[in-house]
Amino acid sequence: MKDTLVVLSGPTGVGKTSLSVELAEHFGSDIISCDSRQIYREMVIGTAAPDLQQLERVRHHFVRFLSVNEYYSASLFERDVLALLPELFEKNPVVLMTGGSMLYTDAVCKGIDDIPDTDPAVRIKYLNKYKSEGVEGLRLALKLLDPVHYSKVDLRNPRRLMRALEITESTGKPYSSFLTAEKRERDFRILKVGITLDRNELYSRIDSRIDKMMAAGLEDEARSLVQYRGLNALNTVGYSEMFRYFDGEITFEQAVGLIRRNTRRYAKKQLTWWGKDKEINWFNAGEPSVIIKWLDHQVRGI
RNA sequence: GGUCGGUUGGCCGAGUGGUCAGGCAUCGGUCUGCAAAACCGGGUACGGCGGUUCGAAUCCGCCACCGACCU
Repeated sequence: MKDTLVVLSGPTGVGKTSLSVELAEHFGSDIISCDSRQIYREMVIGTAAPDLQQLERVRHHFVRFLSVNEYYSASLFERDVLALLPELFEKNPVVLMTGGSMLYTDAVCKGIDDIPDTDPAVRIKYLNKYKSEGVEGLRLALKLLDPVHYSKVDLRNPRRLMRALEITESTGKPYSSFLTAEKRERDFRILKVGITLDRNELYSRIDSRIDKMMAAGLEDEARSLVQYRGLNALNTVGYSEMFRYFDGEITFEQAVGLIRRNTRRYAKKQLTWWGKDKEINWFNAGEPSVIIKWLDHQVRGI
């Protein structure tokens, strides 16, 4: 039987975590968590990270293993997962990867182009340029430095412009020259499974999950992290709204309302992203037995 | 019974004769190293019926509903 990576995707709140524990136990697999925020050990409640019981039942990788002030990225995730997989496949021919970070999932499944590390000072330089000259300043700079990418990129998105500029300047070569969009071949089979729910049902699950987070003490967790609010890790649904509440900018109720809304938007964004992926086999989240049966058939031929 | 005010898209809210204000929600989309990020797009609605007008959400009349006040 060929080594198989089962990739479980689905919008936030759909029930991935508990389903993945069930699936992992069924296949005797570990779980590779594919979640750009659950990697931080200080962010537990707001990221709905697996609880201790779940962590005990199945070994999870890439959960709570970094501190919020540590840098991480989709590319590092690709590297780390590929390094770990041989070891996991040795124990078991089926490995489950699950999580909601789209770019991370794709990095593992398809690869991401090799782009040299950038000089942090350059990143700051362009951030300052953006602050002082706005998107227009970034546009002009990119037009000079990398006209090819200039013609393709979304010229209204500062994040993308800054990224291209920092690469171009750090490496001395245009950002566009690094982009091959080549799909990397993997030496294991990838089986993609998506789970979703009717939109209204999903939204009401999201609402009740947020109620649980609040009851579990999200406010206190956020308060304990307020010193890190400038870090990207904290630019996360659930935390940034709480920070605005702490500032007195909005009321507690407004903050909770915004968390609900932003979580819905995130779920929508995930569905849009995965909706384009024709390799995903979709299932209703409410029918785990159907999924297990299908996977058994695919993986073990039974 | 009377007087006055109001009735705008899912919600809030501006407009007051002639290129569908705007915000929120919602829906849809983009995406190659901070991605739970960043960005983009979509709504001819004006209580009802008549009238005036080339043209009415905007003016007039009647009706309905809501509110305040008066008898």
